[in-house]
Amino acid sequence: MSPTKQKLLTTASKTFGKYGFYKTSMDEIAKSARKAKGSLYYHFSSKELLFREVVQSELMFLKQELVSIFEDQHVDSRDVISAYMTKRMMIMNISINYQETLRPEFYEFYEFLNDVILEMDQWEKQQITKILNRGVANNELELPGDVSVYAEMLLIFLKGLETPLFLKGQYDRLISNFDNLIGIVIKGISKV
Amino acid sequence: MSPTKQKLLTTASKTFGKYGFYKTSMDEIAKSARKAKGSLYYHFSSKELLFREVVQSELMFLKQELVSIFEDQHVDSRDVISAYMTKRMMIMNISINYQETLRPEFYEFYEFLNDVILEMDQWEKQQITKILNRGVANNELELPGDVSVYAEMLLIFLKGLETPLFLKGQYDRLISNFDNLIGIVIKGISKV
DNA sequence: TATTTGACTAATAAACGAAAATAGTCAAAA
DNA sequence: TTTTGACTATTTTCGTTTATTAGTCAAATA
Repeated sequence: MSPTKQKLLTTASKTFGKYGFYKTSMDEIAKSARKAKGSLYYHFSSKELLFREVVQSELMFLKQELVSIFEDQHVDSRDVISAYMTKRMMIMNISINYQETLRPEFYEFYEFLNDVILEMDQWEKQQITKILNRGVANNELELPGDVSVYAEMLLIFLKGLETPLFLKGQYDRLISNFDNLIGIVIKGISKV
Repeated sequence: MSPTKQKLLTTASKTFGKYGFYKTSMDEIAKSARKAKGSLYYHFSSKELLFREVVQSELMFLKQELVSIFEDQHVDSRDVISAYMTKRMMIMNISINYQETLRPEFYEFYEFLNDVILEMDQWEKQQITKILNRGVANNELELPGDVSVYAEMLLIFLKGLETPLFLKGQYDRLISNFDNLIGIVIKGISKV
């Protein structure tokens, strides 16, 4: 990625993060990055696409961090799940542009970001399913029925926490008990 | 409650349930109930208050059903939690006016229904906390740290399921695995 | 050739008033 | 005390204008 494009992307990320999607204009981003608006449009074909790339870059960072957790084939599946839950919360807490997509005002043009988030969801679900299956195969875990449904439910739970934690300011209060909660989940899925 | 008031309330419930809050007019409700609009306003001081009572009646029904689960002091705490989760899902699935409040369009005037839903949340959290504490005291459950936080997390999880299940039509697909999921939760919180 | 520029145009949002729809009132009647 | 429906008050909708912002492009630059 060219230095100009990089500059524009990080400036966009900062500005969107500060004022939100609607209250940030393309002029403002270009001006902040000390570039002409034409350059902005040369690299990013629309405001929506630009925001999409901003959110996507946050999700790609999360993905990258998670890959290093999921990829190690020799770690106990329970430790992987545990590390996954912790890391996901930490990264999401600093992904302010992703957090913006959680706001109700956003649901209208959700359609547009839909596939980016859906793709991440599917990837996560797939990774969790894989690790759960490995855990079952290794006799570490015990999961009656369809394993992928548990993966889905875990994701629903983690995503359900996003609004209270990141939008309703409960992060500091609840995160302190998160380790205990993870302990319960692990115990719940462990083979007796 | 007078027959007229009762009639108006059930008609309102049906009409709101069919067309939603915004697309239902007070004239329509009065007409459907074969009453004058004045009567409607004699019993319910505003449209918002009326809808509030409709939602409240659904929540009161849920509460009533849950009371009979929570109140029995001699049942194993794990069975209570299990029955609670199942019953809550079942009742919520038929509480169509409550489901309307889950829609993003609703967040604006959420403030108005806020206290009704908040009160129910607090009641549920309180009941769960109570039963969890009893379970710990009876050596049925093992919960490190603040017990009330687990109650809160369980509620967040159940409420997190509401949107995918009731608004995104995943109810039929996911509900079939709900028993297994409950099993995991119970195992996770059980004393070893 | 690939990239950058800023004046330019097109599209969208905000502001406003008029008309229509709907919320809410009240004196009279039951 | 409760019910009624004609009535008023408010809110929403629609069309129009204005302002803002998204998006384009020919020329310049590297």
